[in-house]
Amino acid sequence: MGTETGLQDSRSLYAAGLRVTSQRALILEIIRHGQGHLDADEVYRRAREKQPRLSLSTIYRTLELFKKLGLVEEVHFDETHHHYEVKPSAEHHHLVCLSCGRVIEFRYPLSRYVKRNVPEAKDFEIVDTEVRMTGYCPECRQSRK
Amino acid sequence: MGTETGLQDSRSLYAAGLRVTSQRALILEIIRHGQGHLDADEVYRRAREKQPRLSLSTIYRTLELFKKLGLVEEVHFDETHHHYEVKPSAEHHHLVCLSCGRVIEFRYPLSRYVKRNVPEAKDFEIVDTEVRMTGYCPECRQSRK
DNA sequence: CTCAGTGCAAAAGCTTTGCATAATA
DNA sequence: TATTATGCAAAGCTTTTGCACTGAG
Repeated sequence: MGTETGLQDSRSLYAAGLRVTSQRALILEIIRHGQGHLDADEVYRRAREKQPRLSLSTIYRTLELFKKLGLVEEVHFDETHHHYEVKPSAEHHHLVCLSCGRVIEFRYPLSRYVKRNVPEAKDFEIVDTEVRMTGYCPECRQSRK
Repeated sequence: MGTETGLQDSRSLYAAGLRVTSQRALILEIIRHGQGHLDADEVYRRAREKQPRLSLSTIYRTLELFKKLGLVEEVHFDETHHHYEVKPSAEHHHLVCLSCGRVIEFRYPLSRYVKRNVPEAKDFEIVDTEVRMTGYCPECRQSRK
């Protein structure tokens, strides 16, 4: 769980010819360990604990880069921020609780299902699927009664 | 397709005790006729054609109000803007073409399907579902070959 | 040594808010 | 007439950009 994980990550990633910098390694490490869904500012705050001089613009530029490389995925939870997570191999989606804000992930090949069952999607080449269901998680349903 | 539609809309809607103003009627009319998916600025531009003095803040405040009333729904197509559409009775979702930007709607009770088939969703009370699949529409797939 | 990447500060969106004025009920 | 809603302008946030400096390769 140390810093070396970041280094290892970067080693595998930057074969592309891009430079390995401590900032990039750190940012990727943070997203990896970040238990899911961090927005840019949260990544920034965590990153500064280790590298106080690191700037927000670097966060944004790096996130953008990671997206292009397909390493990280942008998710739209609420209306205002973007959230980022490491790109998962299996398709998965999110249930967001309106009461406690908790985010529950579930794996499911919904795009395949849609492509099979929805006429409009038959001839559509699906590249990416984002499903976000909002409502109330079991715990909060309980306390709402 | 005239302005009277807006008036009619508002009549049914504002039983709640809110005031009927020409701005609200117009904005709702625009979203209704707006063939789907307008962002705040687009609503603004169209609204000004009829009421040049209407302001952007009114747009935002009204959109917010309509959301609260459940009249209009906010959809997240791209990373930066919010889009709005009149709340549809039947659940429906979107396919967004990365090439031409076209938005294809399809009706499908995906939330029901998910609730039935995804264990994590079993005890989750789903209030709202937003599915956004990006990729390439049939036309653009053709021209990409 | 070179060029990609970074930090800093400033700019650029989009959205929200405060306050005086206008309009609805 | 009593409020609610609007317009305008200013502020607030998140995100992007320019430029000189730093550091990886």
